Amino acid sequence: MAKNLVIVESPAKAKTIEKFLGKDYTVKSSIGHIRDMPKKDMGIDIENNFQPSYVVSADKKKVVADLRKSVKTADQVYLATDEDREGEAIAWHLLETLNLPKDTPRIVFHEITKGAITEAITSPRTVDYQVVDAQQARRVIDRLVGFEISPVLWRKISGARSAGRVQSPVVRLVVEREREITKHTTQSIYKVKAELVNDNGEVVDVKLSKDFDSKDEAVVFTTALLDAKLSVSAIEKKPSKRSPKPPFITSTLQQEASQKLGFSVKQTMTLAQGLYREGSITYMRTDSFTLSETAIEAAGAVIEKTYGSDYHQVRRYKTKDAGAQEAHEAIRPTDLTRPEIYGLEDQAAKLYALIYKRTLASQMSDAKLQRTQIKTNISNRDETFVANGEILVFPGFLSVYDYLSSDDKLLPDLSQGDELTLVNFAARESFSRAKPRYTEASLVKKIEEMGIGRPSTFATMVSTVQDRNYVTKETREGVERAFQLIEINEGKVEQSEPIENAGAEKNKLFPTSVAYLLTDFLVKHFGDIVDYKFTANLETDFDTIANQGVVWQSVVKEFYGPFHAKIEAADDISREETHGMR
DNA sequence: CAGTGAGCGAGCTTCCGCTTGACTT
Repeated sequence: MAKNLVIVESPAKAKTIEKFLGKDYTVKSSIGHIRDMPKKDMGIDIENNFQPSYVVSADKKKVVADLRKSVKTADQVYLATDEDREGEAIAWHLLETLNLPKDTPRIVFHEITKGAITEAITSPRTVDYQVVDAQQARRVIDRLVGFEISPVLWRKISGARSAGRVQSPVVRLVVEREREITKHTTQSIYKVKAELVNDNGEVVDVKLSKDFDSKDEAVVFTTALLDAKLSVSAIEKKPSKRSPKPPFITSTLQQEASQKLGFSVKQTMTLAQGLYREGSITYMRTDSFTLSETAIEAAGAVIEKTYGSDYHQVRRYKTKDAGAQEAHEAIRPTDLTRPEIYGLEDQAAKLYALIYKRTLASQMSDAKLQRTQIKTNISNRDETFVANGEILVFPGFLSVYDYLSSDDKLLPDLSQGDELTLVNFAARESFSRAKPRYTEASLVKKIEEMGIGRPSTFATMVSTVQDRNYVTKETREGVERAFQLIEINEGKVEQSEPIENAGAEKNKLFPTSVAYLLTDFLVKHFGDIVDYKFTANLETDFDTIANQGVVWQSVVKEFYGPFHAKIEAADDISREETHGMR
């Protein structure tokens, strides 16, 4: 019978670890957090030094009951929740709820490999109360912000139901982007492209070194070109290289799956969850670029065997993000000898293949390129025609990832002084574009850069702001727009005004009218909460709790004083005022 | 006389982060 009980967060993880540990160990999971403050009330005794009250969540009653049973029959319990702020807190909640002794061993590992787990068992520590306290400060502040501002909104802004440390800056981003787009005035310039040909009939695509501001200038140039002699004035060749990107983390997986496969953020996470559960990939909610050494070796072996050692380069990626907590590995296949999964739902198979390729590519050598630039002199003008070519000399990682053969722009072998003839010419009006609207994936990227939100919440966050009716995802058809076109046909300058479709949007995020009102209200009365640096500043405070033993209540108190004063002040604002704002 | 509608009052909403399925749109 098993004497040792190990408790982790994820059931899928529990299964894998149980295999590694053998018969003497039972591995159970908490399925995330087991306790929280009550759903309905504030659950914080503000007068009494912000004492939070915790209750076992309704959907975890069974889990806790089951764990209690297992604890009874075990000789030794190990708390093996993730090594990050939330994981430490879960370990503490387990300790309290299951009445475990304070010195219950706490073990941690950052990868699910046999080596990492057996190593962890031999070097236990105890629960780190400073880290737990940092989590409590985080939790209490989030509750205070959400539960004090939201009721103010119910009274002041019809349609506004909620505000929070994360969701409100997210809404603000979408609103501000839309305002920029509204303010944008399109300006037009004239871009010149041409096809030149040498004596052998080889064609070179060129563009002009300068754009024109007006149609008149473009016409003057085009007319001059009719009598011009074109000759190669300079050829410049230089080697360049491209390096692979690091393996996937949650946000980059969401990005690439959105761009390359057209998946929504939620869709990606659901598919990844399936792959994780069946053991095909590592954990999908992570902010770490790290690959385990066993994975690095396995990838290397596959690369050497399939492509040869020239294609292999061991790389270890480090995060630049100060807020990353790195409790897990990067997202990778668990078996690197398996490039594809057959008999699987189509979309999951595509996502797996993407993850496989990205992982393998991250351990491959640079692609080597030869860039060539050819400048062509125009006898009666100062501008020059420029042709850029790029030849793939050695594919390296591009053999498996990101390779588009159309990228290879081959230029004919020309020499300085070669005469060229114009065969095709177009100067077309092109319009300046406003910044693009966010997609779900680009919004996630943006908030991650700002250090707001965590990998486990990226997907729910983009759906929360839509559920609250602050943001809508829309596909809009463009409108017809005329543009000026100048061409050369049979030795004559010809002008026309064709129509193009402009401003079409697919699955882009738009703010609702409530979002404008809400954002303006929050910026005016709770500027620090919707400040994009709010979370980052809090993180520094949480670090002082975790690392320097600062009392968590002092951090909460310092925040709450000025914050609550603003709540009181906001209550005096008349509803008319909030409706006059726009 | 029956059906309509204005007006009033009561009850409800809410945060972020960690995990999965179950269960509706």
